[in-house]
Amino acid sequence: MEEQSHLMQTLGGVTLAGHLVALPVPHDGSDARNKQDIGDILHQIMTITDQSLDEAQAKKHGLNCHRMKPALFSVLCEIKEKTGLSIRGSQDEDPSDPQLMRLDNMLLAEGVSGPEKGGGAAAVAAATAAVGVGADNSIEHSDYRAKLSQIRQIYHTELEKYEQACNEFTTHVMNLLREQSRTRPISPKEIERMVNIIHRKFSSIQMQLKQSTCEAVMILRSRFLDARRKRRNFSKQATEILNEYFYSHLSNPYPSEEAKEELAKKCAITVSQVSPDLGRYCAQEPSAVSNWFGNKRIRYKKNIGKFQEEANLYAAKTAVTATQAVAAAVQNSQTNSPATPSSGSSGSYSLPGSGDMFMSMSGLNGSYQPAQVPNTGQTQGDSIRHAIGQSLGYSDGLRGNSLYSPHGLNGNGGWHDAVTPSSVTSPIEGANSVHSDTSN
DNA sequence: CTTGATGATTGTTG
DNA sequence: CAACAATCATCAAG
Repeated sequence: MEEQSHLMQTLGGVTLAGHLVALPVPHDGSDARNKQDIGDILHQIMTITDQSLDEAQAKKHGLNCHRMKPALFSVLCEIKEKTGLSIRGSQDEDPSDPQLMRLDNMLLAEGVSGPEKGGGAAAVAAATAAVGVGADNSIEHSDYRAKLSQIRQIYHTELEKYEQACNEFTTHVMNLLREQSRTRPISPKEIERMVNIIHRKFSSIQMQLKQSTCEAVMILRSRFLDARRKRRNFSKQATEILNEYFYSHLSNPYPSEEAKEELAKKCAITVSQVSPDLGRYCAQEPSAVSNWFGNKRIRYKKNIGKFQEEANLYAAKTAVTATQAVAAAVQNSQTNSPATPSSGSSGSYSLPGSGDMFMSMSGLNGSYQPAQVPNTGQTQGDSIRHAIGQSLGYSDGLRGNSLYSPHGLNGNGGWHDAVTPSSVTSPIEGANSVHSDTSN
């Protein structure tokens, strides 16, 4: 092991007898006898390396048994402490570096280093279970889970191995130092420091292990469930929730960050439906909710007709579920609303979204309809509405309904900035009755 | 396999 | 930087 030699070098450097010059006398043994004694001992120590092995051995033994030995030892230790080692005290504190923290976080999030049992399944399950859908990805992810738990296992065995090696090495070094402390000035404090150094070394190895584990996980992830290309459809509930929001905010379908988060939570899409935890260190995950709304807006705009049915559906849904009381009130106030042809099975609603819907249509000036309505040449509002209405199976009678404050889609294909996003809190924003009879 | 739907990505724009 | 627009790649139904 490379560490070992390094450590030994350190040890050697620290403890070489070079430091042992000019010794103050321990206690007040002021008599010449003592001074002479100590001087003698020191001399012996200093010259011990010049002697032959046998000779030195014998001398060493003699010194060890010397009555002044304990005192000398502690003094030497003290001196060493003050000279060579004092430098090092400052740069000692481990920086508890953020890199390691990051790795730890990731491993924890990934379920690699986290609570035992279940392997990666724990993490993935946690990620997907909350979804409430879970079912669809279970198969998809089983392979991933297997691999992940494999990684996890390797990680743990390696970790254990390193720990064991670290302990072994530590005790070994400690024994060695203790042994040597009989002949060299090595204080317990020094030994402790040595142990710390060893631990630092090993923890850096551990970090490497963590790093490579992280890399492995990342690779695995990118291979198996990177949703970048292998897209998964959202669950039914998810799209439902998103659609509900979209159509009930049709005049301004731009959810705020909070709203997006809320939606994401509700839909359990989270960030890019991969895994909620991943978002944190996988910096470049745009919100899937944002994607969805982006797609939705553009596609809705491109072909409103196609979404009409859907719009009615969701508008109705929100109306029914959320605002029955208000709806009733509104309905009362509009009992004489222009009767539309067949009252569909669901009857007539006061539709929060539908208001927008028709406003949108009323705001059209031709940029939307080419896709769906074979334009007869007329491009002005009424005729377009007519055309759209026809294409949707709406009678002309609806035109009357569509004459509301024109916000929503503007003529250029963008949504007006909803100055009063009244729809954000209360979906009810217009009193109009719409029939969801889309029989066509 | 074809086709429409759909989530994600990329490049552009204000 | 967010929104848009175009496009890609995959899904899922037929």
